[in-house]
Amino acid sequence: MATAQDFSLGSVETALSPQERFEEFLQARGKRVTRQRRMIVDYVASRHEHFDAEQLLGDLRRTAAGAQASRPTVYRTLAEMVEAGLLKKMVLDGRAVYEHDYGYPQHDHLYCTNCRRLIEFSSDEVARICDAVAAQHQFRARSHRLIVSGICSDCRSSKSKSRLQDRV
Amino acid sequence: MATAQDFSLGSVETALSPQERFEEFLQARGKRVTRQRRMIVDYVASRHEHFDAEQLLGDLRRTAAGAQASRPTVYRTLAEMVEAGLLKKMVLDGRAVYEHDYGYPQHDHLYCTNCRRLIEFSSDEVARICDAVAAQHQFRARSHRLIVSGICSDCRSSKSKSRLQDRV
DNA sequence: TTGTCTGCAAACACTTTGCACTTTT
DNA sequence: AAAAGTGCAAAGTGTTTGCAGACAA
Repeated sequence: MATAQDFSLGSVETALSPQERFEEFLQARGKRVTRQRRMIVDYVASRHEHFDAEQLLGDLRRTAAGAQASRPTVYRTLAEMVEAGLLKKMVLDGRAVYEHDYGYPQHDHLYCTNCRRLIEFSSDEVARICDAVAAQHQFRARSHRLIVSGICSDCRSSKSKSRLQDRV
Repeated sequence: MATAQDFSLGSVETALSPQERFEEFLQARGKRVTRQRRMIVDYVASRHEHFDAEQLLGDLRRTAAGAQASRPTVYRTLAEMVEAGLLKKMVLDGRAVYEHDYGYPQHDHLYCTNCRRLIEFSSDEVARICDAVAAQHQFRARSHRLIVSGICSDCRSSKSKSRLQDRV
């Protein structure tokens, strides 16, 4: 989603905490700051790894015993956070995986098809190539995604090919 | 469409037709050359655009009136063709999209989020970057996928934003 | 004949939706 | 009080699977 453009743009970026930014987004949309939304943003902001909806749901339930959120609410809120520009969504092996996108530098990923780990890397060459190619095709590039699949160093040493080997 | 360029590739590659190659694959695996598998490979080989399972299923039904294949068979055969190296699979908007991978040069894509068209491009710089990054991380790269999302020139001119605007 | 394949229907995983009730504003 | 949000259960997608009958080798 390329919505959520700039409340801030060029520089500011991290003037607001993710929580604040999300509240601003909600207010601007006439949406409400509920217990569930707050809890979800707080939790997501506290962790830094990639995660999927089911993981988040489980984590929330494990955390504050009584204070969870339902599956639909988790999905709905994640979609809002993507709209708000807090999270970036990508699809791997058929499920959506989220990562922080607020105040984080642009980057791409190495994806281990054995353990499903995502390793980040950044290369501005990639962006440069994307721009060049887009220009050649009169294409208005909005974003790009580069994923290099293979086997990570951990999985290479420990031959624990315990997981499914190939997928795209 | 930038599809369908040359069967002619680097060197050998296309010693066998896709059909022959598939038969070889099947035989090597003790699998059988059935009417359905033959029909599917033939049809796929005859077209050059990207397609998904449902499209293929529909096309087959439209073609030879009586001689179709069931949905499960189509899915099973597509998976085999990927294994056989005839097709490459990628996932867009939640559904699997296939493209030729036999005798075709490596390439990446521009993806129009408006009309869902895929435009191919190639850049060996991309491969170079992937290799470099993989090396840096002691990662064994097996493949990569670069998709630049945005709006294609056609959709830019005709403001027919009739389709869903954003997705990842 | 033998063992693989096919098609059907049912199962799947992940995600979304309709709706009555609850909560924020 | 009004409007939006929540959770539940149910419905959707796209894809896969168990199995009995059909078919290639």
